[in-house]
Amino acid sequence: MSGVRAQQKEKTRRQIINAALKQLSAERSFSSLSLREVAKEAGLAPTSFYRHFSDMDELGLTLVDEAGLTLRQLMRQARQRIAKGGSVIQISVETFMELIESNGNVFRLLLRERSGTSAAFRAAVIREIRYFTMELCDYLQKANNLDADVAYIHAHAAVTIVFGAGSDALDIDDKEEREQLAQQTIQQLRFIARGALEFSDRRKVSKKFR
Amino acid sequence: MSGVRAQQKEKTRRQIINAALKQLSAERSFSSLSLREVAKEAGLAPTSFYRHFSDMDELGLTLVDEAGLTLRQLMRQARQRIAKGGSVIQISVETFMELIESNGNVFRLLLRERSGTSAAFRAAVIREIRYFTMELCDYLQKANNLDADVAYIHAHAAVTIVFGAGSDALDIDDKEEREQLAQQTIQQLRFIARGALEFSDRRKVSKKFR
DNA sequence: AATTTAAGCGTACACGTGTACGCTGTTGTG
DNA sequence: CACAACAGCGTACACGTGTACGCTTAAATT
Repeated sequence: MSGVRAQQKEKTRRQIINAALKQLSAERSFSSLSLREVAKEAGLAPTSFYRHFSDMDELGLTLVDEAGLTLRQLMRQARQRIAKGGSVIQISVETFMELIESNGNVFRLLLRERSGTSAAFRAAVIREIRYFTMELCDYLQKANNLDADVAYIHAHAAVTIVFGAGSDALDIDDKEEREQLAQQTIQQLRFIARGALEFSDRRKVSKKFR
Repeated sequence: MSGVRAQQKEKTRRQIINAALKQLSAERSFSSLSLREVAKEAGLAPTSFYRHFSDMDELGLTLVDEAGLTLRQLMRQARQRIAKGGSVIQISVETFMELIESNGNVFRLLLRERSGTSAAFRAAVIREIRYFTMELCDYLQKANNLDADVAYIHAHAAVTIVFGAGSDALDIDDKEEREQLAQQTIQQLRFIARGALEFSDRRKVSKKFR
């Protein structure tokens, strides 16, 4: 049970995954990939693909999971930076923009499959984004002392804005424009934070006088 | 030049467009449509398709244009309702949600092609959304007396939130849940409006004392 | 009335697709 | 050591695809 066999299997499994990721681009979506293409890129005979995934769908779901993992790693990274001091919003946006730049195709996968044709894919992406939102929600609730529901609405809005900005960023090559987009996004997040805080405070006052 | 000929041509052109729209659904994206399928649905021989569009791409761009038109009609409709009184935000969200319910597939087309694999499609969708944003920007600037750039950032954020909510709404069947989403969206737009107003005011004060 | 234009059809072709099937060689197990 | 398990390969098949080509038929033009 040393696993020389299982080890090999895991290795070519990763080759398949990497082959798929490699073929993703602005011009190539996952759904446009064929089993044969992926197998070829992985250096496999088409039929050998089935030894690892029963379907392209199964591979796709695996990719979405990986993408979600990348997203969570990003968040941890952002939290570390924030702990060292600095504006929470600014650091978060910067970190996110770096993800777009370094892992654009992974982010593209999430964006595309969120509105894709497979219900399973959509559900998987939505789940990943929900994790993302919930963690932010917790943070906001503790940091800003917000009502639970205000915090959730705030978090949801912030995530929507950031993902929207990410989507825009994918179509921008110019570095200056990207920076401008980042600044705009930061400002939008500040609007939301400000608005949420005010609504939350107002509600507390009305509670006080109840 | 009476146009019996041109009239017929226009008619079957519409048949093609309608055939394509009819095949769009949650499970079927435009890019997954084949020329042959569309032609069949339109009651045409595959090769006759070429008499009207050189490409599936050309048909796709036409559809995006149509979708943009639908969007603009929606805005006019919303403005009419607003003129009759009521909360601007609430009426806008309600109107938008009605679009999702009645024209879900058209909206899906826009959402999908915005992050699709064709640069031309992406550009077309982004252009339509820009129109949408700009009109809102004008409105906000006049109605709330905002700075030009604050108004733009506000408008952009609002559109992002509304489109994001539309995207979420597409995956919700339950009417109650949909209503809840609408309320949440309204609240998010209020956060943004409140935040923008405050930032704008603050800036005016600093101008005053300059 | 004669001629040109053009929408629509049917046939035909080459190509890429998913996958069923049986085989080979290596690893793990009794 | 014998045997089972199994990753990987090659062949083969049916199917759907885009589109080139030539034809028909009805409208438009001359």
